[in-house]
Amino acid sequence: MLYTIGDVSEKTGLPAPTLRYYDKEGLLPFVNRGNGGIRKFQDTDLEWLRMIECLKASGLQIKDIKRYIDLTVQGDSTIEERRKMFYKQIERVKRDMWALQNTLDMLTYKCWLYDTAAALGSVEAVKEIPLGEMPENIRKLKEKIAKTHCSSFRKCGEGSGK
Amino acid sequence: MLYTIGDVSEKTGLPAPTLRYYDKEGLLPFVNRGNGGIRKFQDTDLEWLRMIECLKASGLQIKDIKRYIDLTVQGDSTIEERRKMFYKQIERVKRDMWALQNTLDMLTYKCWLYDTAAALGSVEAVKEIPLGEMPENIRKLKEKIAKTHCSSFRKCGEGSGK
DNA sequence: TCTTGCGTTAAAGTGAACTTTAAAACAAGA
DNA sequence: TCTTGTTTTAAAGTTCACTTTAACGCAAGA
Repeated sequence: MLYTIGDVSEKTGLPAPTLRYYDKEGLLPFVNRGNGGIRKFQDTDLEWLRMIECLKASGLQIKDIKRYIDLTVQGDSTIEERRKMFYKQIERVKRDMWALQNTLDMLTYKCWLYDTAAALGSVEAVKEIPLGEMPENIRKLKEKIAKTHCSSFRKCGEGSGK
Repeated sequence: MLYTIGDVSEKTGLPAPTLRYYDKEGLLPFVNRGNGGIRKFQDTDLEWLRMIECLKASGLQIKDIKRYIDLTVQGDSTIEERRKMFYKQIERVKRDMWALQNTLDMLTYKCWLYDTAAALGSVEAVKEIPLGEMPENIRKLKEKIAKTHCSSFRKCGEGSGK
């Protein structure tokens, strides 16, 4: 089964110019061309695109993804480097998830705050509520947020470099 | 306790020019100035910066964060809009975490694949292993990844706009 | 008093990942 | 064959969030 760039765009949700951009950056060396120079995508190419999206979601830049593609093209001699790359990305994604969980804690607390402020008519009134009168889950959330405090700056879950 | 921009930079890990940039973009309307025009940060300002970092981590752009700051400055009449904003961000962060979990699944599978390829000496050899001979957790992972397949394109956990 | 090291600003530059434009070639149906 | 819609390319433009530069001012210690 062969697909044009328009088909692939529709299937993946990626704009056709983005697919061409990926190709230009060397991310799609396996995509064949018809005799008029028109790209002919296969189902395996869609798999590659899924992998590319996954690596992007894990925080890799285009040039890092190209590096992976290049390694793959080189074959079995690069297994070890690719293996290391995936282990590294796992660590990064775990850090990102931890950071997102902290963010979620903060947002959840704020939702309670604004729910209560909406009910009381003022934000100040909420800030005057003693810890003892807050719902227990909110109190625990506050404590957790306070603990994370120190580590929340000094970017623990960031960094786009290698 | 008052801090210079250098102190705050050190405490937060944010470069001083970044703090000035935030200020210029209207994210720090509450920071006072000394008579030489020098910024005097307070502990409450550090709290604001934490909140800004949190909102950034939740996927808001600078201009959206400014909107939140502006609403806060306007006072209690904007409680409802702020409340809605936080609920919306919670939904977004949950989607992002779900997407990261899928990414993690894929990376975990790939780690197994390259571990095994390293042991066998070739990637092809791994691809020939029948499902029945894979470790159960890997088999389950593969199934989960296959299910996610369809939804993995058509960006379920992205979009930076409103 | 002079130097050093902070602070200030406006403005220009950067890097990443697209996105848009323009001009031309192709492919399929009437 | 002609038309219409899709494809091709190179190149320029866009957006975001900084980052760097340049020129200048204040304040404390030698």
